Amino acid sequence: MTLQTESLLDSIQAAETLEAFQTATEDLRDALAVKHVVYHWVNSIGERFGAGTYSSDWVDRYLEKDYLRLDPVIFGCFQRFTPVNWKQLDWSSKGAKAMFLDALDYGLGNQGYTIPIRGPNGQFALFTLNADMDDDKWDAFIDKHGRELVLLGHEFNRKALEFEQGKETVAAPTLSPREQAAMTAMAKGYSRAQAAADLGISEHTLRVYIEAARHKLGALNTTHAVARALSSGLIIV
Amino acid sequence: MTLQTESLLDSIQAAETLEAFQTATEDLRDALAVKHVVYHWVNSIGERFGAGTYSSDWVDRYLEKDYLRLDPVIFGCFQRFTPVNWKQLDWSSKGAKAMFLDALDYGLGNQGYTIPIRGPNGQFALFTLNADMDDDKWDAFIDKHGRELVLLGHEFNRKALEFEQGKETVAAPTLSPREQAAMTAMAKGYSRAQAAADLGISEHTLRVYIEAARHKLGALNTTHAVARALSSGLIIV
DNA sequence: GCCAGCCTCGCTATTTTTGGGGAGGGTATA
DNA sequence: TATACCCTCCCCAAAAATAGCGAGGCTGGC
Repeated sequence: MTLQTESLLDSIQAAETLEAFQTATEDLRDALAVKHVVYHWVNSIGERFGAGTYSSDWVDRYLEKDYLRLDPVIFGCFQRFTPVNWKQLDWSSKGAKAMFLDALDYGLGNQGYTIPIRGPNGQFALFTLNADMDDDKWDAFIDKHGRELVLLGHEFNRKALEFEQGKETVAAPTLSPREQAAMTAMAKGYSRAQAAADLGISEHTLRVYIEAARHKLGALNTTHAVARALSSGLIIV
Repeated sequence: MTLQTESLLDSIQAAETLEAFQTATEDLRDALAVKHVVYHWVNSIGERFGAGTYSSDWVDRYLEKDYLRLDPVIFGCFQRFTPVNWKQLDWSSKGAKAMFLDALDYGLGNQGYTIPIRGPNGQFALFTLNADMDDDKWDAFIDKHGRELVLLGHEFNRKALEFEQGKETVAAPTLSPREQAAMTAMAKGYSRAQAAADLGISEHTLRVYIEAARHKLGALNTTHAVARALSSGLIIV
């Protein structure tokens, strides 16, 4: 790891504001001499958070044309665990080709490398480098920096999660052991009768736990409670 | 990054057999002069895969006593994105304390550092270092190697996924858009009537989606289906 | 053209879950 | 020694989910 990478990691870690976060992507772009560096995160509700050096024109264009749905990069990253080199993806579909040409028009380079990053609760983020060079140079570049990029991507993600969590500060409730067990049994698909038998208690007692958990979790029904318990990491199936 | 780390990464990457994978954990243990190095993976269906230097006695003990359910390390990693230093966890519960002492009896060191790793389809893996040293030394150790450990953990995970995919893993079912929407609505705690109204369809139609998703997911009831969809990463709430 | 898969809607009846109301004993913490 | 929280059990009535039987139209691939 070069000293440069170390100091970039430190500067990301030290970022206290979104501006500093944004600056870090720009610094990284300059340090690596690439065209673009982008960190980007989307959840199911459509909330997004991101920073990077793409022009706002391109971002708008991307959203307007709903490229998210046909972008081979997104698709590839969803399926893989490992980083994706754009040129190894399948760009054969008509929509994908059009998108690629469009991207070049909007100032993107022809080469790209995107690292998928996953976090708790199904969080999914992308860390992308984009540059303009021929294949050989690009391969050498990736070969040289690939591992450090993984670290940088994770550091961006860690910081992004920090910003997001700072917004909400929802105190996660705690479940008593029996409540946990009850929720776990529900998550396993047991009926109340089965679950009660499994725990060696009466069905009525089991119900009390489920209701307690429901209330603690602020859930509307059992399914909701299980969903919340799961995505808060309170239970593991 | 030290040359040593580079060569370890390369040796993991080069591993062709489970034996080589196992050897890599042992090499890493020796290189870092720690007591244990463990890579461990569990998916939503409960399939397991792991390699490491824990004694089989301890692994058996862990499973037998169902420590998975009360291990603060597991709990901490599920909730966090970042690595966890064992000593910063909450070991105050009786069960956790007993487990910790038990672990020492079985040859584990008093310090630990575990990196959570997440992949596609809700895959969740842990990469753990365990050692016997005082707090100051351990902190210095983590400070020095933390970032490289993230890389090593990911490399182990990449390799593990390779092995798993080689043996034809259980194909994760795919949900149609409407089925996804129905599952998401259920996970949000909507009643069928509410969910149907939300999707602008009849309650009966909604039911068809829910049942289809249940069958695809091999679930016993709606709660079970939602739990599976969530932990497979098919839906995000 | 056919088949598979998706999307949409209807009916009836049974089983299960939920929402209220209770009660008593235990343990731990303040 | 209170107070809080956890564990356990019970009844009743209403709401919701499940199981089974149907139907037709649409798309996209072989």
